[in-house]
Amino acid sequence: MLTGLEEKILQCITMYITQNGRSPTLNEIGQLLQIKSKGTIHRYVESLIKKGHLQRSGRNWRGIRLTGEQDRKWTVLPLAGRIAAGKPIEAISEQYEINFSEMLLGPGRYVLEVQGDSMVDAGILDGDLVIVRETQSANNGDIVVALIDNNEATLKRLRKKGDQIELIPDNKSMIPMVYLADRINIQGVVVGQARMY
Amino acid sequence: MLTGLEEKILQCITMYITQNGRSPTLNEIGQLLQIKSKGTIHRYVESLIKKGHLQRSGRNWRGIRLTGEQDRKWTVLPLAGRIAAGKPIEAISEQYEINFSEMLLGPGRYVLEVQGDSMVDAGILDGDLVIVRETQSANNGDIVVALIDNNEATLKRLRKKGDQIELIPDNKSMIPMVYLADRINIQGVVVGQARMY
DNA sequence: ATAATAGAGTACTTTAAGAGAACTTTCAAT
DNA sequence: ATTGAAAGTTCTCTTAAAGTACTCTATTAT
Repeated sequence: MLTGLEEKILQCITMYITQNGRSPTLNEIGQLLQIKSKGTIHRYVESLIKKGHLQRSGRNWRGIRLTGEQDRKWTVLPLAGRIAAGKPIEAISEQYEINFSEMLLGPGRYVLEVQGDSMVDAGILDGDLVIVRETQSANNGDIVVALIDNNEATLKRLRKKGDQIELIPDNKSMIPMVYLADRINIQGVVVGQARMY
Repeated sequence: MLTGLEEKILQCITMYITQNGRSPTLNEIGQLLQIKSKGTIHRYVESLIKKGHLQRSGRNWRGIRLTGEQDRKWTVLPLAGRIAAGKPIEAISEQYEINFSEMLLGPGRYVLEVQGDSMVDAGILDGDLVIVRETQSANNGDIVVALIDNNEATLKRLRKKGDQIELIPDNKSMIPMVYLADRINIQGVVVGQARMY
């Protein structure tokens, strides 16, 4: 059975870890809970560990761990349904989840911030983030990060034509460019796109 | 369990290798991270090797290798730089990172799959996912999930005009709709958008 | 009254992070 | 093959911050 403060501290730690991916320091917990003495915090964290609601990895800083499997779910959000104009939200019958980790993780993933409008018709706007998977090989129709003459980098849609490579902007007001294959170096393909408001 | 610096160094190395195809020297890592002492860098690289997050091929220069294992959850990805057509990737001098958990989590977040083209000019295409934060209050210009007459749901940009509410599609071929405020129920605001390829 | 809860505060120990010196090894240009 | 510069290695020293272990006090419920 937890006391009021223990409950608050446990919640605070859970929230902090969920949001920041690492545990808070005692002082940070204190700040969030308006408690000035880290000695007090320490006492209750110890108590929570004794009661089995928390764990500690060694004596490291930020070494508090949550017990159970409640962690590891941060990249998963519930898919509530589909929304279309003029209709109620079409609820998804089964419980369905979107796992962003598929897109986000894996070796060789990195993010580029897009400048310019060359891909607007593909819904990639100026300032958007694209998640790129590093690879040399790409298929027709992929959006790729291409290096031209080992000099210019650009984000375009790829089309191979024999020994030629066409880099196609998804923007009606721009024209595709055609290069000999050996001038083009594929650096990666776009596996995701994200925008934050 | 990685310390803050270990985390930073691991990401820095990952980013460098992804971009340059070879591992950085200790001094280069130091430059990127604003750390003057290569002895310090060395200590943490060794620690990362011991913890299994890095490998070293012999005693060569630039001999750091990434281990394939990736049980690490990356809600944080390195921001490698900005990409614009016709220029090299503009490297980011400081160590920037994109934290997707800001967008993804927090109380009352859920995902909707968008059907239809009513927001294409805002870069939200048919089939895209939008991350919605549940709230009753929204500001002018927000993209909101609105319930009309407790019946139809729709995704539109919001404009309040006295006791009227205007729901504006971001699509030139569609026209805004105006309602009395009491017919409209704001269910949430869009805080993020994502697409997977 | 007394035990449990909640908090302040002080003193001490440990860890993370960084600077830097001195040394060895690797690599590439002669 | 020699050699000098760059890279890596091994130390020590320092500081700031985090964690630990107490004591003392106040409030509240039994």
